[in-house]
Amino acid sequence: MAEESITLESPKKSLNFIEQIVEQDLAEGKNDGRIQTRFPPEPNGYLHIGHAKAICMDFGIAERYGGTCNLRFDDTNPTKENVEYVDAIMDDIRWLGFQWDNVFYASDYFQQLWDFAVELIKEGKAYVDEQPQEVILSQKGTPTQPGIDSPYRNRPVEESLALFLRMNSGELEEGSMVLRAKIDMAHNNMLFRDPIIYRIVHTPHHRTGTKWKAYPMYDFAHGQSDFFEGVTHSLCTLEFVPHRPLYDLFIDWLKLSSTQGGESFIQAMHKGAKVEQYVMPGDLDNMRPRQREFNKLNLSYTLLSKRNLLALVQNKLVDGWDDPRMPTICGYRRRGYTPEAIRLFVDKIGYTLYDALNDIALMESACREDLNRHAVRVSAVLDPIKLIVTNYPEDQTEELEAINNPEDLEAGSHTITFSRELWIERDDFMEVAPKKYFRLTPGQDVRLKNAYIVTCTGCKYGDDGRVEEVYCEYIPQTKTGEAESGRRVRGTIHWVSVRHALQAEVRLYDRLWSVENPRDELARLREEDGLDAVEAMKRMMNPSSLEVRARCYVEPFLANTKPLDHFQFQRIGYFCTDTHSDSSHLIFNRTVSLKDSFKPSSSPQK
RNA sequence: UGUCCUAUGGUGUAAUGGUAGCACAACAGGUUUUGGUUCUGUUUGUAGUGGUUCGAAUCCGCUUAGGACAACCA
Repeated sequence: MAEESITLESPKKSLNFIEQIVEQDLAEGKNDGRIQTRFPPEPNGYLHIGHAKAICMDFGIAERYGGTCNLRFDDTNPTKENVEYVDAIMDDIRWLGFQWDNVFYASDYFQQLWDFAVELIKEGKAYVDEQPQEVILSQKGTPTQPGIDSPYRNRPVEESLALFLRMNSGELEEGSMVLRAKIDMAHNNMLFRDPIIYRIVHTPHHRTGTKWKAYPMYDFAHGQSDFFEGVTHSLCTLEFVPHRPLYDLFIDWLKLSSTQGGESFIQAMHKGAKVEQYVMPGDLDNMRPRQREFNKLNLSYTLLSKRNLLALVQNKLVDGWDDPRMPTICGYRRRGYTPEAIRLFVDKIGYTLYDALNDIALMESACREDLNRHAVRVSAVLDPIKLIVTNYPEDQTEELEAINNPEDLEAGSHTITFSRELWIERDDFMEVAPKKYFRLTPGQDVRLKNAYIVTCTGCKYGDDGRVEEVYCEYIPQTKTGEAESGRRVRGTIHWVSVRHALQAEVRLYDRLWSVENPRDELARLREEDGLDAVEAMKRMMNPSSLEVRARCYVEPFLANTKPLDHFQFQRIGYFCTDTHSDSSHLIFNRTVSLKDSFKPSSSPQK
């Protein structure tokens, strides 16, 4: 093969629209030609395949344009967050093959954010509202009707200042007061109708403990955090489009206050900063983080909302966050997907403004593409039936060579052992076969992979009426390397030696959901049938999403396999060693089946 | 009956006013010691409509369809 190994990204591939925007920004000299992005998860759950798409974007842009990308935990809601998630998120990003430049936390900026809020109150741009949640909500209006002003909207600055202090003192009930930005209760954008920017939370924070009782809301934290860090491109998904004007407004206010107010928030921030120091000058238009949005991932037969994934785990509908049927990064990892496969998939689906529903087949094909190049080929029999080579001596065995990967000869080979009694797939024999059945049927020749051609001679039925043993005679000179090894036969089947094979448990995983669009179906079941989320999910689950085959046979080569090793079980599919597998109890998970174009007879495996 | 966004084969995505291309899927055939891989070929598309232009998937108007926005979540 003279051909270079294929790279993830072909050079002539056109730029996606975000890359085009970035290049234009660069060309216009925005942000002094710097590129800095961030991946900003809330540590309230495990990362899923949708996050992988965002990760590829955030880290990819930084890498492509020589910029930096930081990991920032958006940890402004202590009631949902914990360190377990922080650690898992970092593991998953590293596993995907990305390395952040710095780890930051929004909670790093609680003091600066607080100071900024105080300044806004002093400037008359924010006020403390003491009305109950329902009242504030009712005053908000609707998208087609304007809201009305809170009676506290024009309270004296000193009063708001004093109350804001009390909000953080621990003496006030949660929900008793909030800080609101004073913008416009009749604005078309609902987010501008005096948004709540601080609320009281008594749950201790996973990093700052009980130091704070008042916490900033997302809109009051995200853009400012970007600004403090020197982010140039704040990339996120489409549902944040309406937030962008607010994002920009708060940054305008921040820039005004930081340049006019004496003490610079940025400089305060950078006192302990780990990044190269960078102070954004006061130029409102040129030097600022820019939010840009792309479409989030929707995948057929896959549910991607964190809320519902959490419910699946809590209600034990699956075996934890890393259940191989879960769309989490750790789920795909345990299922046998590789980081390369996931990145290949993300590369194929692209980034646009269209709310697409991607076909899971594309993900599976990306997985096969990668595994085909790298997985070692082995033999495993999942539905065993005995094949007896009647003219082969009982006490004889032979060692034969099996190529590890025909796509990569440098991967070498390993040894397999042949003997008189073999396990083969029950599917690979039919006493009465249809046309175009190339496997064992009386009178037909078949190649035993890496060994001899055999002629099928018959079978024996057991008491249960099923075939119990199949018989054949081998043709000695057809062994690999021998004189007639080139003899043509239509079919080749895999096998393992009864005396040498290892027993293993094999878990055949299939899609978790039986409906193409679980998100919409879930919403429909809840609305029309009045089901709660868990009941609705139970109804949508694919009853055959997991089939456990407790008694399978694999070749002895797999005796020392380690968790997460990848294999191709020849003629069946790609499998990986489960995280709970060990040499005394081998467990393999089906990652994805091989394509199967065998149609003439009945049910090909899906 | 508000604001904003979107619409290219079955699915996803290119074409940035100048030959509608690619991937997945499907189908047919060649190769193959995996009914895998690989190779070749085939089928299927600019939502509708009017305009601007020598020329429109691309720009403009209208229509239709879909999505986002009314959490003290992010």
